[in-house]
Amino acid sequence: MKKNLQAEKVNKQISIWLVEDNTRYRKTLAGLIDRTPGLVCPQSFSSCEEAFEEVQTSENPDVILLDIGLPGMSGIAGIAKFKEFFPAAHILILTVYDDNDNVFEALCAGASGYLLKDSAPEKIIDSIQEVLAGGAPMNMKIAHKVLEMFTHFKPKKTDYGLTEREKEILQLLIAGLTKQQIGDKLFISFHTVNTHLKNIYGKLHVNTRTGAVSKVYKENLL
Amino acid sequence: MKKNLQAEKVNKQISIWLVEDNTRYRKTLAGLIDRTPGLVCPQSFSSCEEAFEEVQTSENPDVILLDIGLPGMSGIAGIAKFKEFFPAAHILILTVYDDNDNVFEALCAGASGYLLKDSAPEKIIDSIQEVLAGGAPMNMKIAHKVLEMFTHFKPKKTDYGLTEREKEILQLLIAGLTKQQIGDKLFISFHTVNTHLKNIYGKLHVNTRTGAVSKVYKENLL
DNA sequence: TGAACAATGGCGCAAACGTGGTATTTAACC
DNA sequence: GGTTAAATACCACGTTTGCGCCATTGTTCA
Repeated sequence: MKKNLQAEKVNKQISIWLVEDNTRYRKTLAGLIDRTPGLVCPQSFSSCEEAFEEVQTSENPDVILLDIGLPGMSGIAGIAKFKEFFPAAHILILTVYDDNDNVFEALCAGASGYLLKDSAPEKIIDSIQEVLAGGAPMNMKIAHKVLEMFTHFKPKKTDYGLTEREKEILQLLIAGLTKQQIGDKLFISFHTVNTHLKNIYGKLHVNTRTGAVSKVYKENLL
Repeated sequence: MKKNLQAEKVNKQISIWLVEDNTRYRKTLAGLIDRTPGLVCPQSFSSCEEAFEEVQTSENPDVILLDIGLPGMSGIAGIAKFKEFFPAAHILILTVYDDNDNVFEALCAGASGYLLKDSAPEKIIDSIQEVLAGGAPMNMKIAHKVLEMFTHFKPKKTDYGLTEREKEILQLLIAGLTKQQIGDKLFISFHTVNTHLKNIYGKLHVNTRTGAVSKVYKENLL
């Protein structure tokens, strides 16, 4: 039973969809894919909308090569839609855009890789194999940008000298509880919470609960 | 002038530091690096602390290969320190840990790449070349994890049907202003702000300013 | 033309908040 | 043994908030 399944997988051709508005480039790529053993490109489209019309009548693709600069719906917006139709499919972005916004949005939307059109065609085939093997193929420059994005997430985590108890209270504050509710939850009096809150405000240099909550999120304390 | 600079770069050996507590592995790697044309490993250490003692007396390294599971200071904490001493150096993590927390922390701290110790030694040499070329070498599995992290950043941006004016007021609320202050800033009455706030609470299903602010950050609205 | 919605303005009141104090107990650190 | 910091608790006062209920104006769209 398990053996059969494996055999089936091995024998089955990997199905790849192409969404790319440049006809020449699309045809070249499609040809290249079809000429690669194990890969097949049964469908290719010049826009997302065109592709969506075929989702019911066609076999599910294993990989979708998706451009960003498309007529009509952008590739970025297309990612989410394709994910709805084919949750198991790997979506590889293939575009000329390498700006931070496009990269960030595409990856947040669930792209499994990000290639640039200046890549050699063989590199694209390699990337398809890589994503099928559980990887995340990226152009070298893109990978660098991606790592750089991480450094912006944790600026420095300023230490305001909050005690453990204060952090605990801050968390309940963020949850939207009133002082009385916080006191009840921690089995301490309303007055104690009041005092802690005063100290917290002092340490964070704010004077409202709203200001404190904002500061926690903006400088991701806690 | 420019030509000289290029020539200088080409002629200069790329200097690599090794921080790795397993002596056998460290020596193997150092040997491999020294045997690679253009690369040289003048220093290798078994802990971050040991390396920090040499920062004044040695030439700046171009690349630092850094383990995470070290005696004393962890490699994660070491990244920031090395970055202080050598802002231009590329730090490559080389470890057995592939859990999300370590990967995330390392990248936030400014690592330029993340390799696993099960990689073939030649792959490590390749990675050094890649990072010098402006890339971000990553193990295939790690790259996949990294992209997956992005999908968690933007859950879906639920639309609560906030109007533009409401968003504007929400922003000032987040800034920590009181209703009166918001009214003054927008040249509208306190009562109007009151009404808007009521509507916002209704749409966001909260009933305190703190709850609203938290919701905005948690589901990154606005 | 009429419905729906956004933005504006208003009143009253109980509840919650921010801030100024003071004070005790306990644990930690020279 | 004295100092310091953290956690606990209380009070009083003025400010701010949340929420009920209502009304007007302008725009958009069927």
